[in-house]
Amino acid sequence: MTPTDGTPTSQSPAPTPAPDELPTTYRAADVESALYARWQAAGTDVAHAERVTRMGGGRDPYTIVMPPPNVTAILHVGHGLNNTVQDVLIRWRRMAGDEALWLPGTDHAGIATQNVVEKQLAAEGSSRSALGREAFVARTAQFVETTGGQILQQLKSIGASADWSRTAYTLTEPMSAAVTEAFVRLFEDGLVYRGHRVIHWCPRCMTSLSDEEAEFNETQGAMYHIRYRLADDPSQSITVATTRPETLLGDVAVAVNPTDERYAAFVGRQLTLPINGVHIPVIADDYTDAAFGTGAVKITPAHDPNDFEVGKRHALSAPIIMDAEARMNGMGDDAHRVPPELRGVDRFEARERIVNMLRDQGALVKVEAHQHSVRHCYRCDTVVEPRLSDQWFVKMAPLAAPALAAVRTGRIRILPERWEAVYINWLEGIRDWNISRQLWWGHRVPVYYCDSCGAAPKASRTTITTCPDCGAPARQDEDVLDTWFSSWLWPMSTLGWPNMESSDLKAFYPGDVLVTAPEILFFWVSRMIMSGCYFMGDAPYHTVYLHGTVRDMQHRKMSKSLGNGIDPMDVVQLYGADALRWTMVAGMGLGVDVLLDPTDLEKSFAPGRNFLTKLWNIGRFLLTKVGTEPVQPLSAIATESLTIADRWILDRLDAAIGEANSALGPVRPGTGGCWTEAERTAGMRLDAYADAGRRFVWNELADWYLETVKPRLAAGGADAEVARAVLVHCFDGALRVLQPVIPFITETLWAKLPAISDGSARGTEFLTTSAWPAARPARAEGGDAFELVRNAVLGIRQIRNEYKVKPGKSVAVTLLPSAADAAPAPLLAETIGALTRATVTIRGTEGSPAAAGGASAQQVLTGGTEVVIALSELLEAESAEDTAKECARLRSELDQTQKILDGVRAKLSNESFTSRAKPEVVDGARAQERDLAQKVDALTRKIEALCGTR
RNA sequence: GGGCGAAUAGCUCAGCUGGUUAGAGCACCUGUCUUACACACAGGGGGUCGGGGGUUCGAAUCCCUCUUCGCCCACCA
Repeated sequence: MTPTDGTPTSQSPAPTPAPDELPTTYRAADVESALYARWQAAGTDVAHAERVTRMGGGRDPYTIVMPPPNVTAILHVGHGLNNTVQDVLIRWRRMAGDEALWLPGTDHAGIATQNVVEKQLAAEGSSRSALGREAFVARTAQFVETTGGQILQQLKSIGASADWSRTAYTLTEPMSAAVTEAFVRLFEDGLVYRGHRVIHWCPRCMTSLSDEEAEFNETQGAMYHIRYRLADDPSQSITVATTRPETLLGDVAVAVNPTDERYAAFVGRQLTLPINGVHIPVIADDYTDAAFGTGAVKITPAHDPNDFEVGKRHALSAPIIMDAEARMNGMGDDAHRVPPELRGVDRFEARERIVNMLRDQGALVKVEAHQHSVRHCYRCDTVVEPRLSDQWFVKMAPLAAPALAAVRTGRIRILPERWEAVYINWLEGIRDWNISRQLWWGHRVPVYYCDSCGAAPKASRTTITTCPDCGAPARQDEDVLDTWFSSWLWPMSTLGWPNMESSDLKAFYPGDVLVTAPEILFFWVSRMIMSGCYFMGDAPYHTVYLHGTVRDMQHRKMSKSLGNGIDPMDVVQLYGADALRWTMVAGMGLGVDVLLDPTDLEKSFAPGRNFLTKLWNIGRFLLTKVGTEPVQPLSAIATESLTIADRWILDRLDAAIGEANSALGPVRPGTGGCWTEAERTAGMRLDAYADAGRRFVWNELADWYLETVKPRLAAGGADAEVARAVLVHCFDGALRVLQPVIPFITETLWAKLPAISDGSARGTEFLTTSAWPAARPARAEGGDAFELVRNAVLGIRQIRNEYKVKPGKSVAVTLLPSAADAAPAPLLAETIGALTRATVTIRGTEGSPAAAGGASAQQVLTGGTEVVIALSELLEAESAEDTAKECARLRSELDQTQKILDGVRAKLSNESFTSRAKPEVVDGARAQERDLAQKVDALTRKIEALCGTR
């Protein structure tokens, strides 16, 4: 954690605020945990299956299953981002009237957890083998029991509104039953099989890995060229090239391309392996690329997947020359292949020694630098060793087909869209999935063997202790299943599958959105889709939302080892959960990385903290000015009594609601259950949604409406009542829109809003369970006139600033509106004046600039309205210098304006443009021409007045 | 080696099917403690939209090409 100097929010001891008195800055710590507890007590986050339409209820279901974090994990910002996105969606839909279920849980994380416990044991001078299987599993379960699930508590402190009553864990009884059911069913369907082949083996974790778990790393290695001499004529030889010379002890052949004339004479003859002297044949196989390396490949079937295939084609043996810990060791009949001095030597040590031995024997032709990809264990980063063994595999092609179709037909969309291509590409070339692991922590493979009668292995839903064929004791498979084999069932198993009568399953499957990071698209996302299609006959969700990664300022992924992480709990403590949530959501484009500076939390989370303080102060102002007396419902206020400002802000609120809705987008695909092309990429712009709320509350409500309403409230009377009603309505709407991102502060402020006088109240006790706002059915016309006020105020401020008029000084302003219908002039003038410390006179269009009298500063606003202020008002003592400067400025402005005008006129006189461009574009250009012409005119007159004609 | 994506203000990014003077946040500069907020308010500067070519009346937007980054996949020993 980075100390930040003087952060009042967290460091000053909170003085207990008098009741009804709000401190000037929002103190998250004062409200968040207590409020969360109140939500929990009220059960605001619990979903009810019977309320869902699929169960005869009245609400659409909206389901998100949480990507289960590792049970022993500690919350990091990545989790924070992931869960905040889900929480925003869930809270939005909950307010919108859906039966929203966010299903949380944790994953037993086979390898990861086992590694942690093994490390503990090592520190105690023990090991898993010393402990034995049963004790080790008990110990690990104990470890999970005491330290696990912490992360779920942490999620609560960032405001996650998951349904904790349904919290799941992959190693519980029901989840295990689901795993067994899935395995057995696939087994019965012929989609699970036992395979004897070369797989990725982690010699540190002592288990096999799937293709996805063995990650590529570009590594600078070496290519060793080694000479193998002919057995019957040592003067002749073939040179092979390899990156792993130690494997030569297991070579059974050298392969050359059948068309390679260089080696044609060698095919069929025997070579002598250096070091162990074993004789191996030269074979011809298409696998060898004559153009690569030396054009001759050593074949080591037991230690290379390709070589294994070549070996099978040529009926060659597959001697194993390394043990499970990747030490050199020959097995059984092949023991002689590893010379005594190399036995038990680690593979990398052996590599060096063998290279030296080859050099001594003159068999090492050359060593060249070679950059290549080496696979590493995704859990411990150890270099993976290809190893021949028996493993359980899932046949993937039949599962992949419906999963491909789901995306192709639009049943599922993946956002950002570009990942769809990646998904399709992977599924099209999918390979079988190795699901067995030589670990102890996980779901045991539900397959049983009989050693006495030799019956075929049986997969069983229930434990088999005696062989059904001969009655001898049966033996269960020692291996456990890949962690991801339980994860891929998660969207179903957490809802009660395989019990098809489970009300949760019926009500909430299929779900809606999966929110996760692109890294686990293959590990998890696509497999869930496959299992959903296979076991449930339908995909588990319609939208896959892949968010970016949280990175530091050098764009490095935050990681423990780099020490560049941010602890979300620190942020919560300093600025509150809302600030954390806001900063992440507002700073996050679709699929775009979030950049945060771990060395400066103050700077990183300023956007969130600043916005919260602003919102808090808007609330303070509003609540103190409006008071606690009930306000009239908006519906009770006659349209005529609404001022232009009222009409305008009500329009703006409706617009903000509309923008939030379209940013969040279509909730689910329309009829037919498939996304249309237009819908497919729409919505899920959480940053745009947050921005719509921020803009309304800050740039419209606070910056403009609040300022205009001050005098009205002070004046009291009927108009003040109108203002109060509008104010409360708008703030209420803003809080509703913002609740999903910043639930704590909005709930706190909302609770303090005055009641509605007709007793209609606001529906619920909590904002979080209140209704998502809707635009008014009918708007009151005339709010647009407020744009004149805004433009005039901006114009006056600009002029005042240019002339450096002291903020306290008031000036006389003449306004010449372009449109004759310019609404109630006196009221507008008063409003403008109040906002700019000016005495404003509004003249009709007949008023001429000359009428403003003498030399003046003028500004033409959008729409053609002119703001005129006499120079005598602006210049304390008008100096020749000032005048000259102003003249120069005006002339250059005139030039520029004229240039733009010429351009627009040229465009307008071009028939191709007027006939082909869209009508509204042409109209826009015409309006622009009018405005520009007026501006040129005004500038010309101004220059005449101030600088004299030239 | 294959595939995909990106290049717009100092930084992070918006700019929809080509059409007003290319926007936002942060950063920067100037002024202001204006009785909700200095975690604020007001004003301002800053971009030949990666280079080159093409299509078009018109290109940040479409096409080609080059350059530079990033991501995913891949059994080249």
